[in-house]
Amino acid sequence: MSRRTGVPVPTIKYYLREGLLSPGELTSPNQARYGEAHVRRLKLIRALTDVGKLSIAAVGEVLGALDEPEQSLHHVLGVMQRSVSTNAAAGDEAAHQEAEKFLARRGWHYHPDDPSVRALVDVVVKARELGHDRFVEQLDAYADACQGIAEADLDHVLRRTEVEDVLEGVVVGTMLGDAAIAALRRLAQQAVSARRLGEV
Amino acid sequence: MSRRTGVPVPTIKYYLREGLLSPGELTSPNQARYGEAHVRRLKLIRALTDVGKLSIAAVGEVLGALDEPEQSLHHVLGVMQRSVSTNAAAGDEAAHQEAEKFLARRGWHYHPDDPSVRALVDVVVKARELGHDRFVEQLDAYADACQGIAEADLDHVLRRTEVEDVLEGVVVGTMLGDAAIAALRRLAQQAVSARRLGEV
DNA sequence: ACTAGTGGATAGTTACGCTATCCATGACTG
DNA sequence: CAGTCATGGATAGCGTAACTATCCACTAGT
Repeated sequence: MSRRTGVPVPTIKYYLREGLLSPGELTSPNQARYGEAHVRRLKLIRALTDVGKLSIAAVGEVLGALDEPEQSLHHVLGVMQRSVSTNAAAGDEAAHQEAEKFLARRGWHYHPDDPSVRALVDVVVKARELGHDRFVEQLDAYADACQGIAEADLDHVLRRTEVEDVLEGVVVGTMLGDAAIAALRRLAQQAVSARRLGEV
Repeated sequence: MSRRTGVPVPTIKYYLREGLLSPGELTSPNQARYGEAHVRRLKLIRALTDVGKLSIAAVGEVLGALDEPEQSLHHVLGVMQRSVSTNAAAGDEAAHQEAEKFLARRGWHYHPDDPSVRALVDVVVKARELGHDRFVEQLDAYADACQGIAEADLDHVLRRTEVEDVLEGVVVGTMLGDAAIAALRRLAQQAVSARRLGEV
């Protein structure tokens, strides 16, 4: 398995210890068999840590959600959100309300404890702290763009038919999507600024 | 300064040692004066580490770019991109070409060593490794959305008039923007899935 | 038969981001 | 103006996270 994925053997052992990988079936006391599923899972772990920068513990939670019997899209998404976001500062009531007003205006239903809502509020708070009050004016444009992204995401997810695939697709799509969007944003910035300013 | 920002004194000393903060002007051998600029800088450091998850070393590079005399937007952006992205795996020639073909089709000029290009290629490589080949079909939708985001970003940046503000605005906008977009994406996903599937 | 490799357990390592302690000195408090 | 407290500066220490190394008994392949 190490040879097939490039992950060092001691690292695989470590993941086994941490419960990220289930032990293979023992054919004898010191010999186990690992199949395609294990290899796939191992690659997923590396993707989550490398691209998504999730901690080992966070990866464990996400994988745990994937393996739970009551496989609900909602549940897996929730765990993902919690894993990705850093639970952050309270404070700045004004920014808080500003963020909620924004969500209400959009008509996006929200639960104040939703990790994504909290993440958004944190960003607004930080922006104000930094004296970049006008940053929030960007949010409408960002939200418009994210609407389009979300439509594409849903299209993508719903194309899959098997439940397991859907859930893994959500996890992979969330992580890789965030990374891809960040990269594309910078490339688009370069393209737009080149067009507008004639810069290189 | 510690009292005004909530950052513990030893931490501030640590940042001073690491060169993230310039020493205040000494009024006497053991008494220094720190002004508004220092406080602002300190808040920026915390924002970059907390929201942007940059390492202390990466923050140092970004701040260094901000402070350089030849203040070019391009330069600061480049440093930001390098700081944000993890320099990652080579390999998978097919994915590499697929990503470049994508960029060419978009008409976005690119330099293969651009960190953002490399980040994008990495994502495509990872997607293929994970067996999610259809993930790349999403990229067009993402790129469309990012076009809109980039237009808004440029509008925002160009509204500022003073050079220093522009550069700090770019840094802040990049970090906070990425975080905001990720959060909005999840909220949009919830809204879209609620509309389409009637889920909660 | 024998070398290389395995599962399992335990201990050690490295990097990072702080924290703690010490010192001599200066600033505010009564 | 004595006494407490905080400061700049330097050095050393701590806690966590993610591995990595070593050991052991054993076994698969040659």
